[in-house]
Amino acid sequence: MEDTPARLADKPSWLLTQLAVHAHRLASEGFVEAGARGYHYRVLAALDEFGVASQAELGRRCNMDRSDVVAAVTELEEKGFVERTQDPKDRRRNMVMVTELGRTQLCRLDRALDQAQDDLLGPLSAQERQTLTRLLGVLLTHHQRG
Amino acid sequence: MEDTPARLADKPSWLLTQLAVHAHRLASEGFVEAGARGYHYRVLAALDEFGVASQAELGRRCNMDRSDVVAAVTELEEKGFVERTQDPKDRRRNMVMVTELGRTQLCRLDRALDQAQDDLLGPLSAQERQTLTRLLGVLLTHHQRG
DNA sequence: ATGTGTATGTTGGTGGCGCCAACGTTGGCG
DNA sequence: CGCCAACGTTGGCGCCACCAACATACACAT
Repeated sequence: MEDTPARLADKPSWLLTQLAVHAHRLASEGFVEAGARGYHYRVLAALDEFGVASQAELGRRCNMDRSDVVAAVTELEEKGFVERTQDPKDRRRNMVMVTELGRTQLCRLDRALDQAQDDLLGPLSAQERQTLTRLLGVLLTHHQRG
Repeated sequence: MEDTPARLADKPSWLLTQLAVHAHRLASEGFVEAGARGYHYRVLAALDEFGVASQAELGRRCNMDRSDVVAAVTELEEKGFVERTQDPKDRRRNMVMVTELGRTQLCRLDRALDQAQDDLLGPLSAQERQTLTRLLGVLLTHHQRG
């Protein structure tokens, strides 16, 4: 493999985005086997943790655009992983609810994702993993406000 | 902002990919003002550092698919930032060369990118920045072989 | 020299993710 | 009542990563 330009190789944003590619690939490998993708996992995870939610709520929790939530929920609904019913209290909203089948799927995706984390952080010690996670967390929360 | 699911929030791959979104956004903001995008910067940086190169070489250096190199070089050529000539020693190859105008553009992009790094790492101390960069580097080089 | 395999450039297409504009419906509030 | 805001939905866009197929041209063994 030829050397990559130093201008890139030492820039945090380069390291970050390139490593994110690997992270996405590792996670995706497990997801595709289950016929899913990242958006599906996010929605299922949010529903499992917080219960019934409107699509707008899901979008805010999962950092997804409203329009993308529509597609994801529709796909999940077609596979029987969620149910979508109109909220009687507010006829603008849909109440999205995870099904038993959906929870099963979520477990499956969880296992794949845990495996991906291990693969991703392979060469790091437990200490280093914790440090990395902490630093990334600091930066992410910082950038989610400004 | 509603809470994001814990399943996501504490997963390194989530932190990584979400932060990469911010990194990409910060970099892009500067790039679009110059009428460029990431692929253009990569190619220009490689040409500036290693001189004339074939497109396949550029692809390997910059982690880009051959077909994407074609598009990027074509766009850079249209703007006068690179020149593409056939290699007389190997008529399969194109020799891609950065122009003076291209170097100017590269400098402009460099400034934008440096600004993006600062914005990205804002809340971190110099020490922490170095630690983060090191850990990311370890992981990236690890995943570029397996 | 001939054939086989491989590298290169090119075209065209796919998918995930993030994002935006517009529209109709519905609720909330002055 | 009228205005504004929120919601779901449709349709579209851009960037990035990736793949398959093809024609050309080189490299090498036989």
